[in-house]
Amino acid sequence: MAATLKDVALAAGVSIKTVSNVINDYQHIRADTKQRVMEAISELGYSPNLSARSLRSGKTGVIGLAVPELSLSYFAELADSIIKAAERRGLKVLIEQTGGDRAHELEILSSPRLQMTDGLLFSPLGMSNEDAHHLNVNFPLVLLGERIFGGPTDHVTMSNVESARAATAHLLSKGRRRIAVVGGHEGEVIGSAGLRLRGYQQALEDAGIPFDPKLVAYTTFWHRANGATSMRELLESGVEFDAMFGMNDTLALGAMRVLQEAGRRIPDDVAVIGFDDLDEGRYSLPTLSTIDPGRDEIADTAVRVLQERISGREGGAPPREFEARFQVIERESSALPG
Amino acid sequence: MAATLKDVALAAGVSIKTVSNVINDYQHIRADTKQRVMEAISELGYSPNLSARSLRSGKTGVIGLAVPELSLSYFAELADSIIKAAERRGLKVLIEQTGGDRAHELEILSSPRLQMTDGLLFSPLGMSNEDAHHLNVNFPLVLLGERIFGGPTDHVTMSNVESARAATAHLLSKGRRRIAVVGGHEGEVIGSAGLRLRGYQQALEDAGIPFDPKLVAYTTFWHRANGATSMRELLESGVEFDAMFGMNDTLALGAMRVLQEAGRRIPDDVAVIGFDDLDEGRYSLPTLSTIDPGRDEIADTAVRVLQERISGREGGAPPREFEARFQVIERESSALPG
DNA sequence: CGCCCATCCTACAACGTTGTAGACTCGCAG
DNA sequence: CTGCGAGTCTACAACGTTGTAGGATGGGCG
Repeated sequence: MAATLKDVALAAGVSIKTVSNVINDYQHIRADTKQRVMEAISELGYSPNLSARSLRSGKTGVIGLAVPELSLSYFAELADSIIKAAERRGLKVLIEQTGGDRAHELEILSSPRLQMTDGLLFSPLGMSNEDAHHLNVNFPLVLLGERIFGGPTDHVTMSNVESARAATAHLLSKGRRRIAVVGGHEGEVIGSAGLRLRGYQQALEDAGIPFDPKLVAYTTFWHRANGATSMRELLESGVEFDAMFGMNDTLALGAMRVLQEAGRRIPDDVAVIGFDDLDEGRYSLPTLSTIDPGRDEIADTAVRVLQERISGREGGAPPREFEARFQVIERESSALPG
Repeated sequence: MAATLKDVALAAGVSIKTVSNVINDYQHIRADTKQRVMEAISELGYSPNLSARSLRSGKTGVIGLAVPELSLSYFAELADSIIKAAERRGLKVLIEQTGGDRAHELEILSSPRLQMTDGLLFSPLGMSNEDAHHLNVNFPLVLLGERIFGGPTDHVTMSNVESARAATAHLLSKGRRRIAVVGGHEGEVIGSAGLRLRGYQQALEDAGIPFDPKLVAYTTFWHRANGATSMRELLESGVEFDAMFGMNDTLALGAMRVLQEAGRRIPDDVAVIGFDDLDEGRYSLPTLSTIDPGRDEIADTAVRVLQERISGREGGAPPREFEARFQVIERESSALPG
C-alpha cells in the first residue's frame, strides 16, 4: 500500500540504501542523485515506516506519561505542559490514566505495552514509599510528584513544604490566626498532602501559633466534591477559623462554594488560598489566591531529564532530584490589608 | 539486553515459532511444552517487542487524538473519556495538541509521525469546511466536533442545534425574554458557535420572539477570559437582558464572574445556562445549569468507529455521521419558578 | 605514471516478530 | 499392514529500515 524505500529506490534508479542515506542526511551524495531521490519521494508520497525504524534503532520517539486522571485540572494542565515540552524535543506523548489506583500503577510499571515507548514520566498517587522498589525497572523512568522519595529514579518535584509554608505565611501576614486546612491525608507523611501539611505546621511554628488538629479536614481525593464535603464537616464541627488553606485549587474552590452558601464572606470572614494556579481560579468569585508550582519548569525538566536517560548520556548517574521554583499569587480570596 | 523469542526458545528447548505460538494462544501445543515455554518466559522476564510485532502485523495498537489544548477543560474531559474508551478496546492513545491552529492541524494530517498510530481521532478548530478535502487521507480518520460537515470521513458530533435550542427554551420556560449569548463566532455557520447560535435563534422563533443581534457577544476563543471580556462589553453596551446563554461552560463561568462583580444577581437578575457539563460548574457559585453533551457516548462511538475502520470491517462504507444524545441539566444559575 | 584517498554508491545482514509450508508422530479406519 | 488425518512442532521467508563492509570512480600528489 504505502510506498517503501524499495519503491522509491526503484523510481529513482538507485539502491534503497541511497534513499535511506538521503533521508538521513548522509553527507556524501551527489546533488543530482539527491534531487532525483527527493523527487521520487514526493512523487510517491513516501514516508518512513516508524515501526521498522524503531525495530532497527531501538528507539520509538515516544514517551509515556502516566497520570491519575486528565479530568483533574491539575493533571490536564500538567499534560498540556509536558506535551509541549516533548514536542520541543521532537517527542510524542502517549498518555495512560491510572485512576490513582495502586494496582493499576504497579501494572503500568511492568506492562509490556510500554515497550512502545522509550521511557516513562510517572506521576503515582496510589503507591507509597514502600513500593519504591517497584520503580526499579529496566527502562528510563522519571518520577513526578511527591508520593515517593529516595527511590531509584530521577525525580522532579515541586517545593511542597516550602510553598505550603509560604501559603500559610501569606495568610498569617494578613493577620489571620486560625487557619483551617482542607485536603489532608490521614497518616500520610511524604505525599503532597503530608508535605504541605508539614509546611503549614512550620509556618505556624514560625509565628508561634500552636497547631490545632481540629482545623485539619481529611479527605481521600482532591476533587471539588471533597473540598465541599470537608468544608461542610468543618462548619458542622463548630471549630472556629478565619482563613483556609486548600491543598489544591480544586479543593479550595469546592470549599469556597460551601463557605459562601453558609454566608461567610471571602476574604472578610475567611481568607482563602489554594495551590496549583489553575486557570479556573482566575475567574472564580472571588478570584483565588494560590501557589504557582512552576508547572512549565517541572514539565520541561522532566522531559529533559528523561531524554538524557534515554540517550544514555547520563548513563549510570545516580538518581537526581529536581525541585521547581514556586510563587505565591495573591488574588481576591486573600486580599486584605496586610 | 531484553530477552527475545530466541532466548526463550533456547531456554525452553523449542523453536522460536513455538514460543510465538504459545504467546499467541495457538491451539495445538502439548501441555508440557506450553508449560516449559511459560516458565522460560517468566524466568527471562520476556515481553514481546512491539515494534517488531507492528512491523510484521502493520498494526501498532495506538490511536492518535488531536485536540486544540488539554488545558481547555472540555478537551481534557474528552481526552479522559477517550482514553478510557480506548483502553476498554485494548488501544493506547497518543495525544497531539494543535493549539487550534489551522496550519498545525493541516500539518498533522500529513505528518509522517502519525505512522506510529493506526488511525486518528481529530478535533479540528482552525480548519473550516473549505479545508474538507485535506481530510482525504490514506489512514483511518474519524472527525470529532463541528468544524466540518459532509467531509470524506466518519464524523462523531453532538446535537449542537438541538441542544442549544433546548438550552434557550429552558431559559424561556423560566419567563426570560431577553437572552444574551456569549461566544459567537463572527460569520461562522457550521462551527459549534454557528450551530449553537442557530439553535438559539430557532428557540426564539419557536417562542415568537424577534432576534436582537445586539444581544450576541462575539469572541475568538472559548476561554474563561473571553467570557469575562464579552460580558464586560455587553454590560458597557447598555443592552438589557435577563438571561444569558454561554456557548460553553468556561465562557459562562467567566461571564458569571463579571456579572456578579457588576452586582447582578444570578439567577434573579440574570439566569444563566452553559454548555458542556464540566465538573467545575457543579461547584461554582451559583452552580451552573448546562447541557450535558453526552461526552462518554461521543468518546465511545468515536473509538468504536475508528476501530472498525482500522480493522477494515467497514471497508469502503461511505462516511457516516453520529450524533450523541444531550440533556438539559438545571442547576442554581437558572433555578427559577418555571 | 602509479598510488592513495575522498567521494559516491551498493549488497548484504540484522533488528524481533509472525505467516506459510511442510516434517514427523501417532492412532485408527480400511 | 497401509494410508490418512489430526496433532505437534520446525525451518524459512518476510515486514521496512539502517549499520557494515566494500566496490567503483576520479583527482591530487609523489
